[in-house]
Amino acid sequence: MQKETVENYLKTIYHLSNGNAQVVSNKALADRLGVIPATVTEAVKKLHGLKLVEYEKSYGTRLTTAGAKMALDIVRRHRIWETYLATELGFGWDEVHAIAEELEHVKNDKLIKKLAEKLGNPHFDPHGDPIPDEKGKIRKSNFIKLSDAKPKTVYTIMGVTDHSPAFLKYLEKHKLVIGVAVQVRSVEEFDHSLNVVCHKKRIAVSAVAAGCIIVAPKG
Amino acid sequence: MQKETVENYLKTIYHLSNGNAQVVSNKALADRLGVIPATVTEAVKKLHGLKLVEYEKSYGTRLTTAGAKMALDIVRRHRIWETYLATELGFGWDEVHAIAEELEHVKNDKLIKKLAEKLGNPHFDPHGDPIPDEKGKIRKSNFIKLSDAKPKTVYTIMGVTDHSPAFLKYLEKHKLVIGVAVQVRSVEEFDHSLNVVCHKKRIAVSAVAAGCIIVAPKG
DNA sequence: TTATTATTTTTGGTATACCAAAAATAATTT
DNA sequence: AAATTATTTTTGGTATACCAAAAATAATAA
Repeated sequence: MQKETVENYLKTIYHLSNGNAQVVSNKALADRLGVIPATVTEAVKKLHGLKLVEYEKSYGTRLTTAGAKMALDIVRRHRIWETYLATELGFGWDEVHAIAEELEHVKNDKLIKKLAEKLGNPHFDPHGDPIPDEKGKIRKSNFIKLSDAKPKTVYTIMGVTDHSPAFLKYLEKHKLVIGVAVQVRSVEEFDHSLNVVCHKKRIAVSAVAAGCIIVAPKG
Repeated sequence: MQKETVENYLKTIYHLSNGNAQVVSNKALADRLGVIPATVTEAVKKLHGLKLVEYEKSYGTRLTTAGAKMALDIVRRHRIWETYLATELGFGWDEVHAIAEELEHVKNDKLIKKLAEKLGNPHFDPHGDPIPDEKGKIRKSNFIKLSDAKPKTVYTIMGVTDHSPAFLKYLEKHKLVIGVAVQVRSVEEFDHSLNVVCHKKRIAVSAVAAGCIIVAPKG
């Protein structure tokens, strides 16, 4: 099996299994990888032969310890590159994913180590997703969407998931920028918009906008 | 034909043809690519179908304008990455080639442009090899090995092609470092060692050492 | 010019990663 | 439980990139 094929399967199994907690179906894998289920059946059998997944007929697939280790390494490479492209080369958050998708397949531990060092060995990428360390250890992210925030708790804005000029202008206007403290007062039952306190002023944030704002509990 | 296969063939044809001046043989390609000549026959036929090479049975292969353009772009990517790895990430000159061999296949013009800009759009890589610009234009290098230097002409040391500690120590001792002016006084017929003037002192440089020192005419 | 050697091409065959369609199995709904 | 629907697997088939061995061609030496 080709290195890149193996990597893409492992990575996808990892993502679909929510950090290797669940078994994933062939159908789900097929959809995500853009192939038909028959192709997945073949592939997971081979991965099983390589001892990278547990696999039993008509049941599903789960990463072995070895498989999970490889998957975590790929995720690390991907997210280090994303961070590097955004931070050091000035790419937009929306551009980095596609490029990292290719760069992640270049396996060279020293290269990733040097990139990570230059970035100060970050634990999270610009999207707020955790970056596994060299041993595959993940620091649990406490980043959530503002729309999922608990009322009363005070949060800090950590990022956004939409980068359209219109949205960024909207944020600017309300000073909803990175580092700002926000608190949800109440949720409108009707349209799920939020009453948010920010800079000691109350503002209304639509459900759509709140879904694009990433926050973490202040502390 | 797969993108990476195409790129490796074009790059190799480019290198073996000395900047697309000569026709290259299947045998030479096979040796360089680590495959048998039969495989090359197949491949060049396909490249011909893609109009990337001119090819006539039992004669040889040469890049078309389109093929040369692609080859130059690959060479550019390779050498920009080499320079970046050495300059920005602190890799040794001996390490960069292998990594660049993988990175060169990531095709993203904006990425290469940003890397090049960060490096000040260099025309030569750390080995002294020219970096084609975005249009594929190459600035002719006037770098030569010290062993090929004309007597009397004054040269500047631009780099080395050996990175062993022993050699670097030797250079250090004689202050034969980058930027230093050197002049060949004479060549020993017996062992081809050079009598070189450097820092106003005469020193003897063996043929082996002179072959590892890169110089350019001072000017 | 004829041998001899080297190179190139043809022919037949392998492994990979995919697909389409049919068959088998599992999960849902009625 | 039976029928329907969804998923998984099997079967047969494609294209790619390779190889080994034989045949054809070109180049070099005698």
